[in-house]
Amino acid sequence: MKVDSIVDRACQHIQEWIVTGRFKPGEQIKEEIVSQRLEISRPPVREALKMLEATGLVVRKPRRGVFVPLLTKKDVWEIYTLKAALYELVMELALEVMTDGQIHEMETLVEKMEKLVIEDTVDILKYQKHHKAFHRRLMEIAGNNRLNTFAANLHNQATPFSYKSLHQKDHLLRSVQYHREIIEAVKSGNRHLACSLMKQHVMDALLVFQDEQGAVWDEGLLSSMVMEG
Amino acid sequence: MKVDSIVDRACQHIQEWIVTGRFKPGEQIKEEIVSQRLEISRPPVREALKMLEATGLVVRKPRRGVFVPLLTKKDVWEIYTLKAALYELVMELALEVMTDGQIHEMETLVEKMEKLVIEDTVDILKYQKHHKAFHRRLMEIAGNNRLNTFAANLHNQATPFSYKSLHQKDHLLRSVQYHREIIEAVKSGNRHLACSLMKQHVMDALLVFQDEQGAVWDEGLLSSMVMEG
DNA sequence: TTATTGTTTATTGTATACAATTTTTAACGG
DNA sequence: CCGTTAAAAATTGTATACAATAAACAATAA
Repeated sequence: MKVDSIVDRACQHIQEWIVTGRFKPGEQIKEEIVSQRLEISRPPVREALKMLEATGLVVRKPRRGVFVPLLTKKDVWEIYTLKAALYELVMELALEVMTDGQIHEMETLVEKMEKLVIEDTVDILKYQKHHKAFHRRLMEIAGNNRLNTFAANLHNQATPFSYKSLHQKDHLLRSVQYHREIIEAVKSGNRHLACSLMKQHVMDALLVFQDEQGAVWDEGLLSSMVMEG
Repeated sequence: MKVDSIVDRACQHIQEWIVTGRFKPGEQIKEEIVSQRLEISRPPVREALKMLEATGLVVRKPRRGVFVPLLTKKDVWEIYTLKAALYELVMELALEVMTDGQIHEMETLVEKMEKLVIEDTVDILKYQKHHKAFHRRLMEIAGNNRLNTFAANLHNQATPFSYKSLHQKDHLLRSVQYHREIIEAVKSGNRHLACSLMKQHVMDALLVFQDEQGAVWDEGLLSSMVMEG
């Protein structure tokens, strides 16, 4: 998304507010509020919301307004199933053009992740930084822009929900192990395994999510965020 | 896309005009023109175009207007690569929940396709009808709405270009053969083969497209539609 | 004759204003 | 005291109006 026009900037701001939780799932996003915050008029806000509506990051109830979606279990399943298939494709495409230098570059990222995780208190922000870099780099190598855009969309749709539950130590340990196994598979030329591991890595997040529903659910954290399908 | 508001109807109309070639690749879509044709004012047209922009069906040049994209070879590759992976996923998901009744239902569609193709002059519209029904039914069975929406997007993006080239007899013959092989693989429980065939079926369209570039290109039909990457 | 610059025109980008609908609240009746 | 209805407030949906920018064309000078 370009950063040029007022509409595009509004888009980015709203998107950030949703992903970071300033607008919470289920909450209404009133045009007036946004236009006041951004000190612009309503039309560009409307257009920005229309774009986000088209990508699925917000939903519109006719004559009611736009809302941050309340994802059902089925929604979460849809998102992660799709994301897994997409990331598998990224791996597949990347493997066809990857150079040894790029493989080494990515292993370095994995090593950074590993170093962070063995410490007592994991710096989640740093971990996330390297983790993101790993997948972004792979996307770049795969070289399919539409794939990249759509995967980012899906990621944003799920983020307000996975934000907390995905950053617990045991999940981080499994995450880093997946990336180690993936890079080993890549190095040994086992493409099929690498793709399969990548798919599992994404689906792992879904499992964590579903496992934690029972616990987090009752704590009232996600109870207002995820509804029964 | 719902058919409720003026914006949604504008969206559908513009989309149809692009897919059917009333707005040709490279052509500018002027807000004034659309609003006149639809007898509505400009704002809803703008919002509709913003939605189509978000889905990638039109591109916006800042301060210039919106245009039907001129796809490069790389664009076409991106679209079909993604579409193939998505359709493979559809097959995979559908196979997990498909009933014998549904399998029979789909084989009936394939038989209808077969009957049409053996005739001298193929009724392309009828063929397309059954072909669409086949894939739409599979999508329904797979049960992933986001997957469905996105696949439809990709289909629309490529349609203005594949419209002509994909409806030649030899391609139709290969198409119907693919569907026969797919349904046979499904019936025999060979899931992996079914998925693989589905993927190949989609990529086949890309091959046809690339093959025909040389020919159709010089006829000036697509010369203004597809640019060098 | 051609290139460059200035003016005009067309189109998008933004803001303001109004209409329609829905929700909420208050009042009235049971 | 609760339910129902009506009126008011708030919010979205649509239209009109104006500003800014870029493209096209014409005019002038080299």
